[in-house]
Amino acid sequence: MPPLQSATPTTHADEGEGLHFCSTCAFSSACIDAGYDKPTLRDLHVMVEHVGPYHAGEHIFRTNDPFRALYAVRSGAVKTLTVDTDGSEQVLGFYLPGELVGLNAIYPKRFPCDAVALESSQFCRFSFSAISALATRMPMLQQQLFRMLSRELGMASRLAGDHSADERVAAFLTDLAQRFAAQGFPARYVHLAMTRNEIAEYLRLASETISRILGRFRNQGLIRVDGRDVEIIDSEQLNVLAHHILAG
Amino acid sequence: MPPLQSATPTTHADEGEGLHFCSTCAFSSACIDAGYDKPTLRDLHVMVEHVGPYHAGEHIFRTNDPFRALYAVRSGAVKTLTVDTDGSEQVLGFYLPGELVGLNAIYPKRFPCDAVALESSQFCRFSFSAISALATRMPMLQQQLFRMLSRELGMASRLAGDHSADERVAAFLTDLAQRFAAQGFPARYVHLAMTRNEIAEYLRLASETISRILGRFRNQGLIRVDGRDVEIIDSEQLNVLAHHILAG
DNA sequence: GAATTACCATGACCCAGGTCAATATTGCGA
DNA sequence: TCGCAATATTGACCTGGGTCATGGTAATTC
Repeated sequence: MPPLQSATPTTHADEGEGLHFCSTCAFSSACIDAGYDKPTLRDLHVMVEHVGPYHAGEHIFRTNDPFRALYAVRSGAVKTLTVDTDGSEQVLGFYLPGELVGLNAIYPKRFPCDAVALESSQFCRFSFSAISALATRMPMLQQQLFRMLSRELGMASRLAGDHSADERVAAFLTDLAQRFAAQGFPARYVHLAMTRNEIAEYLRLASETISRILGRFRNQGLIRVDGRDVEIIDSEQLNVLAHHILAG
Repeated sequence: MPPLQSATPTTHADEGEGLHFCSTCAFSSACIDAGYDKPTLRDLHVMVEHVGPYHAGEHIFRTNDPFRALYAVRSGAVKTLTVDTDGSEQVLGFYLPGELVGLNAIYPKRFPCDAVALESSQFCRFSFSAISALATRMPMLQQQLFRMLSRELGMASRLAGDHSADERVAAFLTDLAQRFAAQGFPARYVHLAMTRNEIAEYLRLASETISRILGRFRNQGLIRVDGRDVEIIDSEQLNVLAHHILAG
């Protein structure tokens, strides 16, 4: 088998002077071209605090930490997870560059989960009180926050549905491919920053099931697999499988 | 067995003149006593449109309807649900008086689910563009919207966890009891506005499983069941079972 | 109040996916 | 380069909960 092209996202912030934001910033699309005046944009810009790098396995925050800020991924990848009383872990989500971590902490005012870097990662840290104060002056920013919350809600509901293991894995790959594509990577190549076990904890399956299904998808010619690099061969068929779960 | 006391919530709006809101309104707690001046409160008040009654089985909105407004339940009960391609239904949530329906529609700009009245129900309808515009002038209102979105996100994540059928049913009863209690009803009595089948579609179980587990809980002395009226006998034990799922 | 229909309960059986176990394989540190 | 530890794969077997079937009960309708 020929080696697969790696598709690890290593996108970084545009750190030029002036008012350039991270090219992948969760807020940039909504705000930059919304026609805000310079001073307002500057307010948003100066509130950003760049933090990291956090290395693989390091915590960005922990369950019950007081919620003060949202984290936008600049580079790397993160998982959020809860540990229930019997010690089993549930992965709530994986976050790629440009995505926003911590939205589920607004209500309880404390983080209801841990966030752990899957690989060396950097973040933009937004004080929540500052950004929500600013949002009262920037309706587009408020809208963007509402949208991101609502979008994450939709994702969680879809994940909660009862779907077969095949559907779950297909939807997982398809979703990741789309998110890579949103970063400008070819949607054909997906790099898994997480272990099979973490995928399993996310999809509520056993890690053995992940292995078996990836193996079967490979045998069926839907994908090619080389460790954590996946090449999508038959996205058509994968989409059919995933169809039940992904946004309609 | 003695008849169980019914606990159907029939709470209604306080419709007095002046600036009285529905006593159970999703916004009242955050806004009324936040010290806003009369004119601002009036803005919130006049934007409310009372709609209904919708009778059992009637749709409040349907999948793909353009999203224009949020609905706060004034009386009755609602379910939201999706139907996937093979015709099977997934219940996303049940909503009681004081709760807000439609938050998951903000991002896609269309409702991603149907909303159906479980019993005769009335609503306060809030134009979303109006309420988000107002939220820029009322930070407490903005916060309240953020909180409700974040809270619903947390609920969805918890429901998505992989838990045994016993845990799910115990958590379901406990959660409902708490929400009844929040309306001023005794937490001991829970009225199920929905069928066993709808509970099953919500908890991703088969309706037979719901019947069996309610039966077993009854035999174990945890609850008493009379049709759709449930009396919680051993909330302690039920909480232990539910513990994994409910908010920590 | 009889008939129809929806809903509910419970038993018998089955299967998707979990668990346990035995190897591969990969990555990493010295 | 070796060795250890973490991952991944694959097989054998088991079980929680699904499915199907049957009968009971409550609510509507005529």
